[in-house]
Amino acid sequence: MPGPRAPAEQRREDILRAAFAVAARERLGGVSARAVAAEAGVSAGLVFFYFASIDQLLVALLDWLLARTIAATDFANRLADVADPAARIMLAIRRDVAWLPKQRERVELFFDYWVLGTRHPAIRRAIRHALDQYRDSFRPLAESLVSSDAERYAGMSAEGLASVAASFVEGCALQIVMDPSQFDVERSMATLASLVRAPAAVA
Amino acid sequence: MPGPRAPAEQRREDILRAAFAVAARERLGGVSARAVAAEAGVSAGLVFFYFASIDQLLVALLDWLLARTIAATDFANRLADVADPAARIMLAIRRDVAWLPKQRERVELFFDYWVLGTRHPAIRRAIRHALDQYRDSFRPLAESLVSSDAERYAGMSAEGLASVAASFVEGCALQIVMDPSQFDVERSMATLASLVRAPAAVA
DNA sequence: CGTATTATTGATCACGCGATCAATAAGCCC
DNA sequence: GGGCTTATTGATCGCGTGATCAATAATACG
Repeated sequence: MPGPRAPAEQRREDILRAAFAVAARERLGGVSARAVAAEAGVSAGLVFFYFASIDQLLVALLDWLLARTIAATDFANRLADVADPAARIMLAIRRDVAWLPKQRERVELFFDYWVLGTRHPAIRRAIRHALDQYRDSFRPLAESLVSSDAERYAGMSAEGLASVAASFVEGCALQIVMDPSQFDVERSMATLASLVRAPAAVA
Repeated sequence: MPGPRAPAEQRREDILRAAFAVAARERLGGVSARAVAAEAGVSAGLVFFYFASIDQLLVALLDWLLARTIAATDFANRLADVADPAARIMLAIRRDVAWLPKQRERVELFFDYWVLGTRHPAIRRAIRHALDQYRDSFRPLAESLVSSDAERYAGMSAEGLASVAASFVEGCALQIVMDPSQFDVERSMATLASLVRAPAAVA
């Protein structure tokens, strides 16, 4: 006794949205075929009509998420308007760190996926690619900084700097998800600015 | 038809060791009562004789792990022999980051627990406490650095510096666990040293 | 030596999971 | 309108899980 049909290509999106709703509420562990189906208001069987397996659903959801978070940020031409290379990279870091608390839900999910990825090659690939992409988004900034003052930044490679910047932001993400009350964006950024003696990039 | 008995207080430790072996091999998701029992060479029922539930087994395993990793490092008097405050904190960071790749197995498990903690209050408390403890292990170093040159480090608090140091190390942990081949300890440390213009602390 | 205690077993229960599939209603084309 | 395709349903299977428990062997004790 089938129910009403949805407009073409709508159901797949419906199911993904439902999967996200469930994941946002109960984390990845709560994403089961039945839970997603209930959330979407469809039968459990339909989930397997659109996705070959739950694993593939999860991969599709990850892509769905990435397309709406990482890719949503315009990494290519980030902050092209700020002249000073040091200020530019500091501003990029500040922007990302300040963004984290607002997206805590998604950051949490991202970590869930990362754990899941240790058992699921396809997910591991997707996560690695996203992290690599994120690290590499700092490379243009890092390169212009290193080349702006070769003497000051002797012994520092653009790759290394990009990696360090990514490490810092990802470490902040960890602290924020774990215990938001203990993390102060402004304090961390002020400390970082003082550390590297860069012009303190203000909001 | 019971089997041979173990010497007093031995079984509990046996089961914890078996749980660690399973977790090291299959991650936290693979830690089931049956898997642990098989690894320990005992029956499934015995696990519930020593641990009221699997959750409590996991909490006990986390304590077991923490007692053998974080607590094993002597945070209190770390690097007291190095005179210069900047070199001292750099050396502390280097030591921790260099330690990560060797303990990848445990670091991975720690992240598993961290994710699990978002759903399990007791585990969350334990993890938070461990992370707070880790961050605070930098405080004495941070304080002596800040007070060593008030002018140079103006606007920087010891709390902020400790938090930034912890963020950096934890971010490195994330990159190492995710993709060890992409992470170069020496490169990151050299970059960090160049960034803060501290004396490059060598091994 | 016999008896009470306790550690250990393995069968068993209920549950939720992923996945399959025949039945069936909705939409489409002629 | 009739028939063909396809989206949708819900019952169902097998599996692994956490947990329970009566039965039982090992030990300690009087």
